[in-house]
This record gives sequence, C-alpha cells and structure tokens, in this order.
Amino acid sequence: MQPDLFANTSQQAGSEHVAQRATWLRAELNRHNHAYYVLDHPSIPDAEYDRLFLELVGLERAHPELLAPDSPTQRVGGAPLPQFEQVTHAVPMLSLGNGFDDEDIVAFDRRVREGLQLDDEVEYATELKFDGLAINLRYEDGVLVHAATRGDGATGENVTANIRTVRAIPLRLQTATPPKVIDIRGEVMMFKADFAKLNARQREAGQKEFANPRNAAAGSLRQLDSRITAQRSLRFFAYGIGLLEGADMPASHAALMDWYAGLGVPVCVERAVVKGAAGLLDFYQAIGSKRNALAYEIDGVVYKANRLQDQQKLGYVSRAPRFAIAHKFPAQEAMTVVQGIDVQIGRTGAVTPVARLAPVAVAGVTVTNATLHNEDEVRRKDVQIGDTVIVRRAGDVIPEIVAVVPERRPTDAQPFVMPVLCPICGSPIVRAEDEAVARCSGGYIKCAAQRKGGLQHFVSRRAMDIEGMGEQLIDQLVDKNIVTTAADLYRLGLTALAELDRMADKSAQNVLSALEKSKATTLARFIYALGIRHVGEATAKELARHFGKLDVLMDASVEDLMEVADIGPVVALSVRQFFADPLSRELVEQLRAAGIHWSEHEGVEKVVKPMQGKTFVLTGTLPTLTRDAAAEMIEHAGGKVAGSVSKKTSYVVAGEEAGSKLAKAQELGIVILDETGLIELLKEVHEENH
DNA sequence: AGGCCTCGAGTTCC
DNA sequence: CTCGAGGCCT
Repeated sequence: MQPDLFANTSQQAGSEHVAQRATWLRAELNRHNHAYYVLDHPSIPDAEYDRLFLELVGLERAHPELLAPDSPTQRVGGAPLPQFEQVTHAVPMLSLGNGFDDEDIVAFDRRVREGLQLDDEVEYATELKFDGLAINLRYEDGVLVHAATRGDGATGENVTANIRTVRAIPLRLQTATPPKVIDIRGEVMMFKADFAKLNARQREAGQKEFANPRNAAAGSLRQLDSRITAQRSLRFFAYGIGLLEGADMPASHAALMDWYAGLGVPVCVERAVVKGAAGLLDFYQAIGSKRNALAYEIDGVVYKANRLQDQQKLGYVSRAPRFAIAHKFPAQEAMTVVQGIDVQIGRTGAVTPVARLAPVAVAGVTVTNATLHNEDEVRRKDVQIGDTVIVRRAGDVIPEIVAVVPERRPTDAQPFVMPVLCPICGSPIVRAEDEAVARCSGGYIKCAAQRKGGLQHFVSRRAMDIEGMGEQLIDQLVDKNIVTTAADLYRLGLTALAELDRMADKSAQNVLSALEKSKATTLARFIYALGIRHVGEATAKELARHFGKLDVLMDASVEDLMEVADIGPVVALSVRQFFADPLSRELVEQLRAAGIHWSEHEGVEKVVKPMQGKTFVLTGTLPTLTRDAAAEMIEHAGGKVAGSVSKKTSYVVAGEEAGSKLAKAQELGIVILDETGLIELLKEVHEENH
C-alpha cells in the first residue's frame, strides 16, 4: 500500500486549491463521523453530511490522484472478494473464564488476591460483555492496515474490506505521534435499533430475517461483497490490546481505554474502576438493572485487574487470563404456549414425549421443541397441552421447560397421555416396573422407527463413520423397504440409489465410496456400531481391548464378560443375549462377508503404558488438535478419557471456551493442562519409558 | 446398603 | 446438557 498518494498533487496545475478543499472535506467528514458514531452526538444534520460527502466523492473522481486510503469515501466498499484469507494473530485472542453467581466472583477475587499476595482490596476495571464479534484491528503508523476476526483465537479471517466500511472505526488514529504498530481489540456489533431496521428491510425485500443482532453482525461481517456490509450500520467498541510497538503500554486498563478514546477509537462509557469483590457485584447489579435500556445487547459484564503489573503477575491459565473473568447474566427465559405433546421413538424403542411449542426466541434462537424426557417428568412439571410455560436454554444450548404458569392454564387444557400403542408400528408400549422409560415392544423387526434409529447409529461418525448417510437418506431407504439391516447398506447400488429423491449420480457415487471407505474399521467401532444395549463407546473399546478378536467375544459367557473392567451382570447379560440371537450372528457374518474388516490381536495386552490408570477430561476447543485426536493420543498412551470431572480425574485438558468442567476442575484442584501441556506430558512420559 | 462415579441414551438448533 | 441407571468402593 502506498502511504502517501498526495505526493504528486503539486504537479497538477491549478489543483492546489482542489487538494486543499479535499483535505478539508475529509477532516470535516471525519469529525462528524466521530461525533456521530463515537461520541454518539450528531454535530450536523444528515442531509448536510451527505452533501459534503458527495462533494468529496466528486472531487476524488475528477482527481483520482487525491484518493487517500483513509478518506471517508473509501468506506463504501469495493468488489467482492473470492473468500477470506486466514490471518494468524501476533498475540493470541483469548477467551475469558465465566462466573455465574456471586460465589464465583468472590472466588475469583480471592484467587486474584492470593495470586498477588495482597490483603488489600484489588483495583478492578469493569466493563460490559458485548454480544457481538471480537475483532483485531491492526494500525501501522496510525493507519488501519488490516482487520481480522477472532477465529479460534490463534487464527482468524481477514475482514479488512468489510471493517473499513464500519464508520465507527477510524481509518486513521487521531494523533500526531501514533505507535509504530498497535493491535486494537474490541467487539463489532449491531445496535438493537439498527437490527430492527435491518430486519424490516429484509422482510420487505422478501429476504431472510436475522435471529438476533449478533447473528446479523456476524452475517454482515462475513459478506464477501463489502458493499453490502457498508449498508449494515455496524458499531464497534474497543476493550483490549494485542501487539504494541513504538509506544509504552499504559499502566492500567482504565488508562488504555482513555488512551483509545483520545485516539478517536470508540470505547463504551459503561465502565468503571472499582475496589474489591463488593465493587464488582455493585457494578453487576447496576448494569443488570439497566440492561434492557442499553442500545445494544450484552450477555454479562467483565472484570479485569486494572493495573498492568497485576495482570502480568497473575498471568494465564489454560488460554484464559487469570486476571479477568466474565460475569454472565442468567440464561434468558421466555414464555410460550405448548401446542401439543408428541412422542418420538428412539433406536432402543424408548418413547420420549416432546413438547411442540409456539415458536419463541430464547437467548438468541427460535425454539419450537423441548424434550420432556419421560412420563414422570411430564407429571412432575405438570405440563399440559395448552399451557403457557417458561422456556430456558439449559447451559445456553438445549431448550428446557422450566415451569408452567398455572394461572394461565386454559379450562380446556389436555393432560399428556402416554400412548398405549406405538404410533409408528402399532406394537404395545410397555414400561418396566422399575424403569422411568417406556418402550415400544416392536423391536427392530416390526418398528421402522427403531430400524431408522439403529441404522443412524450404525453409520454415525463414532461408529462406522459413513459420510453422506444422513437422516433424510435413511428415512427414505427404510420407508421404501430398500434397506432393513445394516448389511443391506453394503448391497446398495447405483440403480437403487437413483430411485431416491434428491439423489443425483454424483451424490450416489459419494455415498457408495463412503460405504466402501467405511469397510476398513476397528473392532471397537464395529462393536459399538452393532448397537448392543448398554454398550456405548467406552464399553465397546474395553470389550475390544479385552477380547481382541470378535469370535472370542461372540462366544464369551456371562462369566467371561464379567471379567472385563466396568462390566457387571446387566451389561454382561445384554452382550450375551445379543450374540446368542441367531439374527445377530447372521448380521455379523453378512457384514464381514461384505468386506468389513479390522485388525485383531491376542486378547488383553500386558504392556504397561505410561498413562495407565490416569483419567483425562477434555473441555473446550483446543487450538490445533481436534477432540478426537487428543483422545486418541491419550488412549494411545494408555490413559482414559472420561466425560465429566470428579475427584478421580487426573488431568483436565482445557481449550477455548471451556465451561463448567474447567470451573469444577479448579474447584477440586485438579491439574489443568492446555494443549501444549498435554503434548509435553505425553512426550515426557514417553521419553522416560525409553 | 448407600454413595459416588461413569457411561449410555436421547435431545435441540444451525 | 441432562437424566437414569449400572458398576464399584466403602
């Protein structure tokens, strides 16, 4: 990029005063932009702004040599990009630990004081946690040179062209002495009012409406055509810093924010410097009570140790700073009406009641269904058809009916009645005395729902991993009686597939090659894929490890099976019964005949592995390893990967956006590793063993 | 027998 | 994520 396009203007005869006028217009427009977007205080009427803007556009068009990269006219956006390129952040963009109640915050404050070995109250900078997208802005010599999304924290996407259209973001910092390089971090978002206007426009144009301001902001920023982004009124607030060269780091977070404000970078006014845990909680209360009145959505507040030296002393734990925490507002709840209660039949025949809800927005998405788990749960919550209920997204993901609003129950409300016959196959629904779950008695043979569930399980990623075999496809194959058992899948040909809806040659070929690819598998996956009751992934792995060969497992007695770790009488009997059934044995033979194969070994391996007996729990997203890859490494070293944290857990491996498991691990004082720590540990022990 | 810990199974939405 | 239930330890 050429920093100075003014260089040759003097050569143009008579253009001196044009250049002066252009410079003046730019300064004037930037000043009004700043007043409007940063100070939130318009300094001239919109029409006047537009007149000045158009005059500048005209001048620049007539004299292209006057064009400067920081001209306000350069915000309008250019031609579409082919795609976004990846950018590696000079300093990683971390996420924050979360606190949900006062206790979490008091504990945070205690950890900070302990970390600083301080008895006095700690000074904190408090601010809002915006519901938008984290962005890194790189300024070199005061000029915005590029912008990137947070991405996974290490690498994001280059969205410079789109960010240039955000009028709240200065293209040039307002200072004569800018730092050589500065990475300014903050949140791009859409104000509630702008979101409402956008959705109104989308609706009129017959286009899809956005679910919430955050999605709208994200969608706008990911536009390949920045001319569209330019029409989307995005906003920006800065709250952090990455790389800084050619200037001293301010001594506190508050000083950093003040510096930003002086540079013309928008910072939110809802911030404070407070003392101690009491100060934090006061701020939380104050913001909570005006949350709905704010022009934008927030999902909590953020506390940071104010002094830079304190921050440095506290450092980081597993990719989250120890000196900061986000205090989240409680999950949002909404009221809606139960329009009906249907039942779903799972692969084991389990009958699950599901509430059909009048669509309602909860914590950012539209909810239409909520599981009621089982009959007892329906009774416990006393949910009836026609009831008004309060819905929440449990853990901010899965919709859950919290309670009914009894005073809103209509007189004609209908209680839920567990059907007597399976709605799919007509077989009786039975419920064992001591079980909470009612089941369709039709089994795999009679009940199409169970066949579908069983096949979906068979093809699933953690089982045979047959790509492209989705729910739609399986539904069709079962409904048209093309496929009954898993073995039938491997008999599919192009002609059979061609008869299905939405299945052209190309996709049919893909399905066939995915089936072919799945034939090379492992014994553990194969056992898991069979869908034996009480045999999930962990048990399948243990069985494969213990018996080594499928034939040995198939002929194992209940006593043999009970020898296996974690297998008691119930699971042993279930496995025995499965393999005693001639139909199961036939299925296994057909699958083997179809070419499914794996490598077998001689029963229990006696080699003692370095991580034998150690239990790991993975949480959050790791920077480079996938969950599966990390689990494989751990298991390779003889360790086990469990799903939840307890005092038996040896290590917790935490990545980005680690949630409750990380909190629990901290509570129990369990060793917490990040990805690098895990790799080091496995490598270390590996070397010791050699 | 009781309590803790895991595992299995089912679920939602994009 | 949640619930239910099996397995194992005390």
